[in-house]
Amino acid sequence: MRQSTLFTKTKKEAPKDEVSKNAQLLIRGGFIYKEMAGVYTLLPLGLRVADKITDIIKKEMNSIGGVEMKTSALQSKEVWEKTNRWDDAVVDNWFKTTLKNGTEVGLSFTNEEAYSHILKDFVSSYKDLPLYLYDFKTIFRNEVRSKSGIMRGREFYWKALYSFSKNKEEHDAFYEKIKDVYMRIYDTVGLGAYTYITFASGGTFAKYSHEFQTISDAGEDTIYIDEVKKIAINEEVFNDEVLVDLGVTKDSLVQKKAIEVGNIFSLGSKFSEPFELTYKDNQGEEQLVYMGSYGIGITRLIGTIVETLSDEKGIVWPESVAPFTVQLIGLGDSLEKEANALYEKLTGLGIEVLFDDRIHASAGEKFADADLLGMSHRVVVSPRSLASGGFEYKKRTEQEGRIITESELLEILHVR
RNA sequence: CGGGAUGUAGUGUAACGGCUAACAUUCCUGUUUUGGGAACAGGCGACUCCGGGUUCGAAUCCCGGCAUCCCGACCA
Repeated sequence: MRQSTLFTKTKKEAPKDEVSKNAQLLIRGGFIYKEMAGVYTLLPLGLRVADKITDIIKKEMNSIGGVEMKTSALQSKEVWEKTNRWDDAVVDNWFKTTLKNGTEVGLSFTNEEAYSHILKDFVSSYKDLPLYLYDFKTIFRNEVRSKSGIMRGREFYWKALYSFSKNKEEHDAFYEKIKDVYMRIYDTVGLGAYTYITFASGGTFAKYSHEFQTISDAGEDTIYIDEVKKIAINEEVFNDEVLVDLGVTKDSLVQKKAIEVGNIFSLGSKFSEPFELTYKDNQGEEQLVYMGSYGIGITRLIGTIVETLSDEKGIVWPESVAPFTVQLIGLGDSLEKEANALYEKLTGLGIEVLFDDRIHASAGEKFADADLLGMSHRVVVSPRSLASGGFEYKKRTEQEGRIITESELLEILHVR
């Protein structure tokens, strides 16, 4: 994409009402736009990051048998009444609205009810199970207090997968598998080194649920980490019994603030029972479906990456989630000739390039913007670089660039 | 929902109860520049959040509302 066609502009200063690092940098870079407290629009650059993360998650979900669908944003009161979660006294942060005919509906809050209700129509035999269904969708929560920029909004984008298994054994096997898949996702988006699988309260059908917590001072949660075993315990379940369960001692634990970037639950028959979601086993006996839920907040993940990996100059995206692979800067007389030619070439090879082709922007401004926007690879084409024999190449994480040839660049970008 | 703070050009700041609300940046014009948010000159841009009140006079003081942020509570 040519930067001259990108309508967003970078800002030198963040709005004063944004205190959190993630919102400051994302707004300064033109990734997001604040509509109101806790509600942000994804601008073109922000959407590209969200799409990258979505694709990574999608690939992983599909690898373990996940099937994607899209549940509706408007949710039925009758369906929610089956689990007694429609009442504001039970769930107090609903967004609700009313149809012209007076019917009350809710704005998608979570998906257990929706899936259970839908599957009642399709599942009847053990041959229909297991099923692993997932959504990417916008979720609405009427939080009394949104906070921390994009990290805790009233409207956010997430992936939720629900598993429907024949029994606990089948469920447990999948549950263990998804733990690995989740950790792989955090690895891929660059948070692996900072993210711990964390024991949290389990609810009715399991002693524990598991959260994925990324170490950050911006986090809302407090966890206790065992660095050696690579596990953590959420403060909310931190007691002697848990320590014994997990075979850890207080001395081996470090207390840290962390951001919850995902969580997985064993639901058992908590939802299948009220919805009478059952199947006939091979003996012809009626059995309840055994469920689990698995969520990752995509917008929160974007915020976490910015909180965790940025530096004083701006954002440092891991290549896997960067809106573009290459930030190409053209300077002086080279802009419309050699730089443009390189842009055409790389784009033709399928490489995603953000080409700073702005004629009136100074070199310093382009460098500062490149640092702020955070693309992993920066390539400068200028009379100076050409005189030295090629292009100047620098990773976002490096201080000094070096001159390389076009074929060396293609090597770095894994094309030949 | 309790407590605290703040609302002034797009953004960041300034202005004793008193002159045409100032400066920087963004943006526009021109000239000169072209490797770290360049320089000079000129210009556009504000019902000072909204509504009342006090006063000869309000961005400034008072009351109400709204909005935003922070702490706490809450968070399938």
